Amino acid sequence: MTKKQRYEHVLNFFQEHIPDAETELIYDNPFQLLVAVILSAQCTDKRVNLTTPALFRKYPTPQKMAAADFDDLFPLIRSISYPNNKTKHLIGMANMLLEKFNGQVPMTVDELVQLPGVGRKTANVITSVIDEQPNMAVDTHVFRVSKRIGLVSAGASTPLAVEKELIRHIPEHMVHRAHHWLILHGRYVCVARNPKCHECPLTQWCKYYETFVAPYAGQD
DNA sequence: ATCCCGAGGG
DNA sequence: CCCTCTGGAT
Repeated sequence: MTKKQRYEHVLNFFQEHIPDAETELIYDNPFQLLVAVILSAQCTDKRVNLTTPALFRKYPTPQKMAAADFDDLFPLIRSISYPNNKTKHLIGMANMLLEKFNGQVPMTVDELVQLPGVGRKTANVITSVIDEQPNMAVDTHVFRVSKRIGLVSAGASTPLAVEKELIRHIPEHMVHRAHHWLILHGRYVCVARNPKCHECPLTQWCKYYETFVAPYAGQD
């Protein structure tokens, strides 16, 4: 099967079977989304949404957050993973917004990744969600699923390499939805350990299934 | 026990 | 490339 056919089958399947409503981060401006995405590393969106209302109430703007005291901000995000790092990142990020970006959230990946706590994945989320740029944020799910089902070559060993391959093959207007579908599929079916291949309708096009599951079918 | 839509530093 | 950070849900 050609790579082109593989993409057609997979994207078509996602379009028909995966709903695109799910728990998502709550925000009402770019600054709030940036904060929420920084907080979301290794943490569920649900828990982030539980902490952000109080955080945004106390630090509604980059100006307020830049002036925040570590010991005042920390308790507000104490229940999230890596509260120490994230407190430093938020205050540092807000300061750089003021110093380098005129108090505005920049809207290019190259500028965003300069901010403390903002890596390529976060920058791609911000630019694709806020500005509808056709960027693909490669998190752990997208990385794993893309490789398993053969959307990218097995040799793509970094998130950046996977990102570039996906972008090359997915039509621009589908990038955002494809991102969401890959995440949902990875979260509920194509999970990291013991993927639920028995309930996956993609097995007939899946490299992982072909190599690691099908040859052992019937054995136990 | 193992996993969550990672980033920074060595 | 590796390691560390680090809480909550299941």
